[in-house]
Amino acid sequence: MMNDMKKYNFRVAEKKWQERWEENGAFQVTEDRQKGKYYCLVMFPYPSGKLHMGHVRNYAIGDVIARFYKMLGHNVLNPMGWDAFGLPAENAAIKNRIPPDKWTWGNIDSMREQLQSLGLSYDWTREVATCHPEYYHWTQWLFLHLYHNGLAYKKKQAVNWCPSCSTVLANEQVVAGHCERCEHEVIKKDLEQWFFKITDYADRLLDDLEKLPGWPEKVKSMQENWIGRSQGAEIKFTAENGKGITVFTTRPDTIFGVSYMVLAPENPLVEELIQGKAQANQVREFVAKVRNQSDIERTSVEGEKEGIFTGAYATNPLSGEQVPIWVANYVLMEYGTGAVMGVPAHDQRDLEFARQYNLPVKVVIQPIGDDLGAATMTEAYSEQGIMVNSGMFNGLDSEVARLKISAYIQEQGLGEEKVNYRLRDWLISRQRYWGAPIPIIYCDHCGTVPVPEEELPVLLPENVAFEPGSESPLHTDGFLKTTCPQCGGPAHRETDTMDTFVCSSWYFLRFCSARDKEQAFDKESVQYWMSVDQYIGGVEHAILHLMYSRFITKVLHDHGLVPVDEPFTNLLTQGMVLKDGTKMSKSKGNVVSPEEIIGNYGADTARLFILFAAPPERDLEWSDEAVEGAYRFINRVWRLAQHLLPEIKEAEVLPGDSLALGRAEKDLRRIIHTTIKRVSDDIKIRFNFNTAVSAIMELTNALYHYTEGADRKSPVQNGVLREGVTTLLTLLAPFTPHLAEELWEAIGAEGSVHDQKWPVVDQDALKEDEINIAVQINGKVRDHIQIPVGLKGKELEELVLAQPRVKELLKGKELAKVICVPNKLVNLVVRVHNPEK
RNA sequence: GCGGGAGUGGCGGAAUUGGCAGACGCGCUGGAUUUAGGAUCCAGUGGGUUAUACCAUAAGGGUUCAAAUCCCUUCUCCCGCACCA
Repeated sequence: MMNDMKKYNFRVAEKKWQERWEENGAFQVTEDRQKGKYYCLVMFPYPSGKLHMGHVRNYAIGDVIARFYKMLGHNVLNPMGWDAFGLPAENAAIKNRIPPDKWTWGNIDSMREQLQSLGLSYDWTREVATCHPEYYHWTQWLFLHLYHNGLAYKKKQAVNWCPSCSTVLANEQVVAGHCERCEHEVIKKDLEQWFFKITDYADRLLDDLEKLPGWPEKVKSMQENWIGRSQGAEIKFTAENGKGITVFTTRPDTIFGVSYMVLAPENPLVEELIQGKAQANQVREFVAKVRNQSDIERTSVEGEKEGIFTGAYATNPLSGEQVPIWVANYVLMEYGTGAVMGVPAHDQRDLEFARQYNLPVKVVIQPIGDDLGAATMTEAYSEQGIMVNSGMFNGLDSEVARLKISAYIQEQGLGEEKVNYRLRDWLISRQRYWGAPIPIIYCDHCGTVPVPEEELPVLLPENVAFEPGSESPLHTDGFLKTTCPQCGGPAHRETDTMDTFVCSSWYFLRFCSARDKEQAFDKESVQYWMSVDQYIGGVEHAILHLMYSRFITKVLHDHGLVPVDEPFTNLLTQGMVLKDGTKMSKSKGNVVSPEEIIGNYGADTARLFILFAAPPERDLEWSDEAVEGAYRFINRVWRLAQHLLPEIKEAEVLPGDSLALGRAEKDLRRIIHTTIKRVSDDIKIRFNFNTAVSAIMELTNALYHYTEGADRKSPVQNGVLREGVTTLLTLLAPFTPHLAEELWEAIGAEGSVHDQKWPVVDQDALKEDEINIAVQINGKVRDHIQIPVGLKGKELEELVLAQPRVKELLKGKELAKVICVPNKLVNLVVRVHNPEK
């Protein structure tokens, strides 16, 4: 019947509609206050020059959401830009002798073209690139804003240095001791660097996670983990030379169990304590050895704790006991105070250390109904219990004792309650060229001077020379030498640039007024568009980008510049695209190129496959066969529409309730409207695009079945068919925009399918007179019967019991109970009739 | 170790509030059409049986008229953090 038709020419159609949408400015938006806004944002890409399947998935998901909300009548902002600074451009410059800016802009052009070939509904008039002076001007402004508010500072400390990238890295960019970008081992270097004071916001970044019910639990718990808040107390011990040694502990209730103290090897107190001690030189050797170890060596080997006795002792401020002071590799200088009290009975690490070096173990908390043996225990007891060996606190519950001891310490001036965080300040300077220059000037006379706002942007010099292994080209006189804005004397510029994560921590604000030349963002526009209603991206940014963006948003909010204090209301983290069970990568040779797929099957097929193959949060296994399946479906829809053209072109959709519809028409209308409901809910409530697509496929199948057999030519029948086809096309529009638009035109419908209102469910059409329910006996399905909808209680029970098959099965059995679930099933609970013996 | 998530046909995956397990698609089988192949359309497809029965949601136990779904025990896999005191 439909085998003599030509195929859908996706190449012609996709090109035609992409051009037409662009000509019409179909996706440009303004702040239309008459309409409700919807800000849909997909994490902007680094312009590597080549789109990969992960991008396709990312942007296809975003596009469905954007198009869907537009059809629902929202004013949708769906912008795109480029996270365009970064090291690859410099590496390419060295390798190919192309300046970083030229290389980057070339990549942007080719990637934009690839994105456009996917038919994405972006408002390209708002495109931004972080490497454009009109963008980094405002990144520099942001830096100054933080600087003037005391949130940007320069400090010398041991920082992460990647020898391969020749730059420092933030803690967040070091993964298990290796560079996040190039995987080279990271070493520690003492350097003076710029930091953003994100730790000031630690509590709010943590607490406000509760305000984000639209974020995945996983991401929230990762951030919680990363911030690592721990409540405890700082307690001052006194060394024999009179010096105080302050420790941080979360368990002040165990203080009577301290049997030794440990200092971090980097702790400056070590040198003071070993003065004149016999073991001084051995301790120095040990410290030198540990300091030479990389972080990985020092932390990776589990259980291998090493330490050395300093020869000095300290006094426990509560018990008055003298305990030995050790130095050990398991104590970190960067956390807490760089000193720890050793309580082996109640801390696993301390117990391991104590056993290794034969240090005493003293139990001060007994579990209820148990008796710990200090000499024999191999597992520290870190739970709560009853206080023992703890002087005036004996007999108390340890939780009560924790509070009492904290209060006591505070009263006596021995210490104070304290909260510590794992989170460190954000190190933002990079010793690289291709980034936003930090707008700071150093004057011999005036010191550190910020570049005045009116002198921004501090431009990157162009046409710079790149040599392998050389230092940043910003060290040349042309850039370096300047005059002091305060005294006019000779001065030099800061040569470090900013971490690219600074650029991406505010781009969602720039999109609100992307072409603004006067300011970073227009307050009114931000007021209208923010926050982002739906943010979409990979889970690899769970901590880095997402936490930095939250931080910057909170800072700007506090200063009255942004109305919201959280940037992203809802977050969707999409899974990876896999092939043969692993991530696609060049080295594994399992890369499928989007260009090739789009070339062979079209953008609609690529989009449909990727949305149908798995729910968005889960990893997706690439399948060439399933791509064929998506392609087949698209042609199946096209053939259906072509076949029905003569009937439906002139047909009119009649109002549903006024029709004298036949059985088949009623059934079809019910399917049409349940499909609308299913697709709407799947997109809106659950983001399950895979089940949305499957519902659309079922509707397509139903339309095929309806057209089968006898000719249907009456106006009523054609009206229902037209309703079916137009509904199918509008539901398809967010998923396969070109196909939907092409067929929309073909059936002679008005305007663009993308300007249509999302179809509304006709509740009457959903109604059924009769329904098929299951009859169970003892929970097993034994029969199906057709009953009038809504039948329940006694009537239903009688009807079921009258069924011949049911009668048969109940013979010789006693009916104990009947469970009726209206419109679902009836369960007959029976006992085998067993006469008394 | 701590935290998060997952385990369902040959495969990707459905099952929304405890109510007919396996929607939809891939693959496979059969039929129609075709000189033939491909494409297309229709039908079938968890295991088992001639057909019932029966067995099936990682494994085992429990609650319930009824469990993939709730509770307990165990196993496996993925992701994040990991000597943070």
